[in-house]
Amino acid sequence: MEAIYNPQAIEATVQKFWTDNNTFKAIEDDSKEKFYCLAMFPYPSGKLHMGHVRNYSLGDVISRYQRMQGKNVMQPMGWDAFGLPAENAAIKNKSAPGKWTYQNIDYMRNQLKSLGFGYDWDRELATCKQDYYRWEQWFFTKLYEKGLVYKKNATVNWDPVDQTVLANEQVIDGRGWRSGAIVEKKEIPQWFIKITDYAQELLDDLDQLTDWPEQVKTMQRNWIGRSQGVEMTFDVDGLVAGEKASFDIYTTRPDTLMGVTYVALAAEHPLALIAAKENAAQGNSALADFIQECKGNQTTEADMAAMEKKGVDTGLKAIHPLTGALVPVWAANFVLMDYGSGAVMSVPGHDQRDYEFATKYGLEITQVISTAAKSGQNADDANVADTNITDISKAAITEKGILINSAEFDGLNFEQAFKAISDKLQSENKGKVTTNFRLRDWGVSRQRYWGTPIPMINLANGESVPVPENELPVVLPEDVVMNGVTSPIKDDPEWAKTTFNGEEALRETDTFDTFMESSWYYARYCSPNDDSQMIDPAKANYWLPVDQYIGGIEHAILHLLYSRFFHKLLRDVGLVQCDEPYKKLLCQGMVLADTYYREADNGAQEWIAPDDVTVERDDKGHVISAISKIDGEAVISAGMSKMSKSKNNGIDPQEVINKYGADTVRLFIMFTSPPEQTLEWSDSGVDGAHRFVKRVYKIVHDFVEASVDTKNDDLSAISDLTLNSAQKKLRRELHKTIAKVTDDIGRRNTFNTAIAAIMELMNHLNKAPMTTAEDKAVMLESLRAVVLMLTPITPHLCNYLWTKIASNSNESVEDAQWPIVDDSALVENEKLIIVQVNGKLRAKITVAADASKETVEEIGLADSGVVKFTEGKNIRKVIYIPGKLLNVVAN
RNA sequence: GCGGAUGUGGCGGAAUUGGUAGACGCGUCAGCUUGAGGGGCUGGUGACUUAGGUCGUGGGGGUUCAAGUCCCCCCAUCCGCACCA
Repeated sequence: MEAIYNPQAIEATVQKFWTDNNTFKAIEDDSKEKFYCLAMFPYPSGKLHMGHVRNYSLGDVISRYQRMQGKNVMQPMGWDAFGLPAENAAIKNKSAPGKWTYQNIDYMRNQLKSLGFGYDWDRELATCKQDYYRWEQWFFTKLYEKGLVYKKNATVNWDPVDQTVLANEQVIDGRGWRSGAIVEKKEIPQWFIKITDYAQELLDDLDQLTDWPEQVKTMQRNWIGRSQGVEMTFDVDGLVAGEKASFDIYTTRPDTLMGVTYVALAAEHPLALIAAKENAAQGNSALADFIQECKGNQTTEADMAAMEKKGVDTGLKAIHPLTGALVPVWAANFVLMDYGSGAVMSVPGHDQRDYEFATKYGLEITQVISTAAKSGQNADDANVADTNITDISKAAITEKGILINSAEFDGLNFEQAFKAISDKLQSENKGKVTTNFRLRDWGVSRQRYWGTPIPMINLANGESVPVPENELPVVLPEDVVMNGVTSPIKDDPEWAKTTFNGEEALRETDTFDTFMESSWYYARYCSPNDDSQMIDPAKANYWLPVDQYIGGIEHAILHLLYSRFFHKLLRDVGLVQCDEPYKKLLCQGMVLADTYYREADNGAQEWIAPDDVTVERDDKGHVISAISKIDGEAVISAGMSKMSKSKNNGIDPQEVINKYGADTVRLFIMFTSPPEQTLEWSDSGVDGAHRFVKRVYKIVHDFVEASVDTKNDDLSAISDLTLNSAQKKLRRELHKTIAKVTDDIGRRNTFNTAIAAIMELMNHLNKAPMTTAEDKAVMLESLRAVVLMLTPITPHLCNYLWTKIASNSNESVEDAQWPIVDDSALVENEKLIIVQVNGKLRAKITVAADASKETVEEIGLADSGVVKFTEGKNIRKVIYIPGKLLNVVAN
């Protein structure tokens, strides 16, 4: 055995061993418990970043651990290969998106292999290949047949200069990223899948997901946003364009209906458009101008919330459904045509946004709810006669309370008023109680090239029909030239030409949202090469659900919700049986690194890569300054932030692997933070991880070189009778460590504390004597356990070391059994008791493990450190937590 | 704005069920070691201190024999918000 640890040599040899032996090939086997471990597949952006390394290290550690628990593990890998960056890269490099994508996949596959991840590469898939997306097209046509697909107009970002649709991320400060033109909203026909049909089930089934983080379930519940409310109709007074008109609104607060002082329509609402025309004909263009202005507003919810709330009176009056009073109808920029009915009732007394709007435009504010029962009981119980009118001169009262100024409804609380008012609306045929979801149907159309072609045909008569099954797949041409503006399949007049029932027709040239591909890849991995069906139900039902899914928290809502939805769709056509795709979920945190910058002459920040900076410290380790390695000049430290191109603080995993080996990188990543938290990159931390790996190598090396019989399977030297107390203590440390590491990895997923426990054990082992046969036997038992416990984390090193110390030289460490705790080694005959006086630590005493409360109390109270604080005081109470703590209360 | 998180030494973090705050690692200090490759080993290292102790887990209040942990209020930072993936 070489004296010096050489990770490059070991890792190459071990990786070849895995490949030659098909170590990670997964085959269905009913005799074994299956374990399907999946980490979210990467977008092939060029090379792996640290976030990938973290994600896949977590998955690999869990997979290898479960395998050592005797399970039949499947860990697949593939590529989320469609998407916008490929188009941008192709334009920049004058290449084609497909070519760029395949090159990236080849490079990144090698990187994954060099990190030693135990994937079954026979299951690799790429979503941009037609043998994958053909099934997505097929499935979409099935959904169409089931009535779960429909077409409607929806808003997109329109770049009027480039004449193209932009993604939200391509809109910067309201302008197109390439053209710089002010982006407009535009309505175009798009395909939708009815996820709202499954809203209730998606909500209810969250309760099944007991192994999901509570925060993710909460986010999904809020996103689905089920509410109980009332839908009602407002008639418009008089005639609009010569006809009677009305509009619907939905509210969760029908109790405030009597406080409606105006209503607000979306600027694009048909009634607003008509009113604008009529106003303009009378020489008033304010509304038309406003509608035009709103076209320039952003469509994202965050932008909507942040922007100034504006509106214009349409001149129309709506009839209050209960009082018959006329209320003004406004057009407002915060009401969106795409949400609900595009109209809302406004109660400025009890909604803060309405309040601000009414104050700004001088609209009436009426108070109809009182919460003034503060000095005593709950407002719900208050008698109206007792309530003071609460003050709405500064802000709306948004809490629920007792109705006032509401005629016959005065004095009712929220529930009573909800029922009374909705009953009345219903009896007059003006409204009804409904359940509403915030969740909207899934718009899957994208006006981009690098995606799955939507398998629909647009007929001359304006109808659309699915592409017949025998004509699938609709293949995306890959040999294309990007012009930077329009999708090649939209540019090419020939591509779309087809026939349907002998008539000329045009294919849909939009492509799917890439969330479509990532919604079912987990199921395709079960039969990735099946060319006769989307999913082989027998295989899928063996492997599914995914036992452990791992990915970034940024996917907590959209990807995970779409994917859960897709699974239910797959179930409902009989391809899978279970209700949910992912049994257990782990959301890992981001990877951060130091950032440094310098102010350029023009005031801009010039970001310096952390690799190019040296940090100076004082005697106590405080950071004093940072200087550039390149020119020796000072740079400004800007703390930690997510590794990104814009901050120039990315650390290339490949460089670190080349320098220290994959095992060190994996150990550092698993040790530095618990998985859900952010991970702060630190070069000296990597050094520390490397030192530990070397120490593990060295201790095994020294043991082997000491000519000990390392193949000895007879550990009979280890028994309570033959071991001295130091040896017993070391064995106790060993078996306590095994118990902790097993729990930390298997149950808690706190790999950092598992590694810390192994480090602690190593610190003991490095000091242990190695003279007697018993010393050596305890050492051999310990080293075997250390190697086994580190195998999931540093698999190359451990594979190699296991060949040196395993009792069975034919067994590779991947198939070795996880170490088992010897309970007899854990027995302690003494216990350390913490003694407190008034909750403060005053003494530590050691007592027999079976000592009674009286004995412990006697010893504790007699301790000089305790007496010092009890002298001259009365002992009021003594609390004893067996085997742990004694607290004396004295004053 | 709405929704979800996070906050503990110089730094990353630990404390799993309300019971010794700071495990483990980094950094740093001292000592030892001619020391083969981003060295090795041993020990110290929260702050203050009259050397008895006192204080200390973002800030303020509370519950308890006992609070990093539970409750209320506040502050700061981060993530998501439906066309980035």
